[in-house]
Amino acid sequence: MDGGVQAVPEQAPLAAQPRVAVDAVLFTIADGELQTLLVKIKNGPFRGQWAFPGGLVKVGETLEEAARRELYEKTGVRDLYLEQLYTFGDAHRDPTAHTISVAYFALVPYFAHALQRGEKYADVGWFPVRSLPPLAYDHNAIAASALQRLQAKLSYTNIVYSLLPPEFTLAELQDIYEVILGRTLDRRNFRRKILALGLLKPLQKTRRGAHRPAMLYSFVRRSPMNIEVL
Amino acid sequence: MDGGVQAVPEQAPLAAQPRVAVDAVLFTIADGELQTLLVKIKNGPFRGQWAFPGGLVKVGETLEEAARRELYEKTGVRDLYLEQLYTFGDAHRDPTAHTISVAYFALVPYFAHALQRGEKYADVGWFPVRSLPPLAYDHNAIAASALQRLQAKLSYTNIVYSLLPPEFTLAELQDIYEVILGRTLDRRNFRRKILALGLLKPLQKTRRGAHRPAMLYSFVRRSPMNIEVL
DNA sequence: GCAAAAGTGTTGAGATTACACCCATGC
DNA sequence: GCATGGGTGTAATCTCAACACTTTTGC
Repeated sequence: MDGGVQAVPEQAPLAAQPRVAVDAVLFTIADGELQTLLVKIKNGPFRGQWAFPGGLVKVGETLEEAARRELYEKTGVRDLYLEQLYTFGDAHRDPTAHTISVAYFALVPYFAHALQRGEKYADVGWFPVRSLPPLAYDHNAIAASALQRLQAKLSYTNIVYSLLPPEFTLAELQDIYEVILGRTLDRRNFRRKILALGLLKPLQKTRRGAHRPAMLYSFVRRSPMNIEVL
Repeated sequence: MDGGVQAVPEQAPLAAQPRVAVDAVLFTIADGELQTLLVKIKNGPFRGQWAFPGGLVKVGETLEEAARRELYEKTGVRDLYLEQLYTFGDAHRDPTAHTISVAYFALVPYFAHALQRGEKYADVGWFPVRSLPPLAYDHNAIAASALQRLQAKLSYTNIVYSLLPPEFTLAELQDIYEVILGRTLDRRNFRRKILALGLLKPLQKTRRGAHRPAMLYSFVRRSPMNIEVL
């Protein structure tokens, strides 16, 4: 059951309950690296340290709404892939007060997001996820967990679409896999495999660069589905 | 960040924060079926309905501790497999007050658990998971999610060990897979595959029954690990 | 014409599936 | 001696990994 009604018919003092926050790990690919959005904390014991954006959940608000709200405030982006990651509930993770944190992980294509510091934080920025600074709270653990989830989901879902613009080349797609998984993939095997899945449709266009133009592709569906990709 | 310190320097009234509960879905195999532990609610809007055991999280208590506590009170079992499932945070899932629920899923071997109703609930019992009654809160959704997770984890981890007594036959092991996955498996292929993993050690004993005695096995390690099983 | 990225097939190894008969025991 | 579940091997198919050369463009 829910702890609700019959557990505490007349409630214990509310201060005896932990608080609920959401924190969001937003990933993007930029400069050939997997990067993540961090904010710099203004006050309190973690003042000056970097952390994932987050905040307390309001009554009447869905957890996912809270996470979207936080990310929207920082990035101005509403359309991003968002999924619940894990709930961190260690009693001492926040020295100020017992605060459990429902962590989300999110993906956006990188296109010059106008990051907004807002009033709440001292700074905002993208950081390469393989070399994060020491973060506030247990956020380094959250980062590790998010990266692990991302790697796993890349292999058995189609969520890469949310890291890519509407049109892209197979080389760009492969680069994303390589950057996130941290290993190189055979180009021929990759193309054969990914095309066989029928997730992509070739466009009648090419991307012209310094060399031979590459065929552009788009996703047939831009909605999450489970499918064995690698 | 965590919503904590700088988000709400002087806090909004605490009542403006959702409450935090844990709910635990405990699975076992009994009578050749996958069963789950339910409690009958005594008071409040869901009075008389069945639900998963759970309760509010106390300050200073880990989420996992809270879940273990709830299950221990009902079953008297401390040694069970426990893993966080998902956090359900819909604002209206508990009509009394906004309560987010961190759901856990747990596994025990079935050996005549002396179930304890306790004071908090009107009743406790095992129910076949494929034919649950309508549950309180959003617990039918939690059940579906737990079953899905269990099926997935059975395929890529060794956690079946937590549904089995120390010694068992390969047929008993296979039965568990078949009951949970809901499909039959080829006996020869199953044995070959599972033995090749090296997770089991054959004992120099047999189980005598009505027919040809079966070799008994035990797990080499009874701790969770990721490994492709099926 | 040359540098650079795009595009393309084949082969071998290993894994997965499908399938049928003999064995040991209790009654 | 028969009914019941325990135990075993092989062949066909599929999947996955490894690997090198030709094409098209910009300069």
